[in-house]
Amino acid sequence: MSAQTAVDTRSRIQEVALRLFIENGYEATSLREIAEEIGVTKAALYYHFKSKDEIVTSLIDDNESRLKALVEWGKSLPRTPEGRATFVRRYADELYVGRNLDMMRFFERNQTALRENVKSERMRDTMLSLLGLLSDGDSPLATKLRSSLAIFAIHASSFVLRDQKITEEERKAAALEVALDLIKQQ
Amino acid sequence: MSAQTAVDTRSRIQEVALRLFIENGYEATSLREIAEEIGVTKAALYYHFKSKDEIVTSLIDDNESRLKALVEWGKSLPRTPEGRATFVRRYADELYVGRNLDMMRFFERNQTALRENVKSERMRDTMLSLLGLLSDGDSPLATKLRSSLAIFAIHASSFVLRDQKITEEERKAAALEVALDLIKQQ
DNA sequence: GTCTATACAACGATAGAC
DNA sequence: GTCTATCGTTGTATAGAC
Repeated sequence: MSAQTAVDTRSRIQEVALRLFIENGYEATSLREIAEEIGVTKAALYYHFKSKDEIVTSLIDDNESRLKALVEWGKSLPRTPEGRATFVRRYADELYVGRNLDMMRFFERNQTALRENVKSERMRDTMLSLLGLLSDGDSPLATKLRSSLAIFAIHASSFVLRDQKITEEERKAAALEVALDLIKQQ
Repeated sequence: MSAQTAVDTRSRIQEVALRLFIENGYEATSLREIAEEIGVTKAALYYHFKSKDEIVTSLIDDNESRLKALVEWGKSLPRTPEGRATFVRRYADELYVGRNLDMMRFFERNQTALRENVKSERMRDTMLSLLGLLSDGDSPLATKLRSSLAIFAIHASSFVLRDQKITEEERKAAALEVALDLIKQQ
């Protein structure tokens, strides 16, 4: 085995850190834990990231442009039930690409811990503008709530339906059905 | 001003701790912070609770019996759309009594951090059986997902609709409308 | 019932060798 | 690029006075 390249180790740190942040929470995950799992020392992490916070920031950076692009694309769609359905479908598809689903889980489970992280706040704003695309400003409150629940249905399906003996495809289909249905009711 | 009684201080610790756990997260909240806000020293907390974990446990204990009673009552209701609507209505009402809403927020935001807490796990199981009341075991996946979203709609309404200029009553009404609608679709 | 003082471990982070 | 060694700080928790 030859030594790992910098890009490999950097990516492994992100990967392991993200998983541990989801499993145990950001605060409860120490740099020692991350380092040990990778097989390096704590100090080695500091060659790749200048702080624990910067590991998070780097993860967000990798996802931010994608999410922003998705929102921009969403803005170009007609603000009709059909346009919104198109958006929700693509959102659900993209969620299963790369680290996207993990990033969403990370955010949902560490919102409070990341309150002080500037990038995290920006990502939260992006998500809010994404939710804003799914209903009109003058829609009834119930409609606004329903459209936000559509996105949450997609995120939460793996948690809520986790004890069921079903395939990923079935779960995804059910989530999309519920989400599209919530969007339709405006 | 006379000195506070034990029951007063104990209750104040719970109150302040719960608020800080919600605002900043369980791990990020130190006993020093809690103590300072109350106006005592860290050591004083240890007279009332034997560990940080026990503060959480005590909070859960105070809520557990109520939640279990709610589930028991729910089991006595007919497993029909009407029975479920009755349950959801009472759930929404009870949420605004005492510390119930805060406890739910606390749970949602600290699920991972509390993974090792036995009482917390029991409470999670109770919530899952509560969700189970709202759909039949052989219902389609989409139906199961929708019924869980009904409860979540009630919890999340204050977050999702938080930037709107509305009264608590309006928000509650919208949440209940969406929740009942989700329950109805089975 | 609350205090001061402190034990002890773990944390994030850095310096400097290799 | 990773190491050993260590710094300063903060964390939970305890002992013992009042």
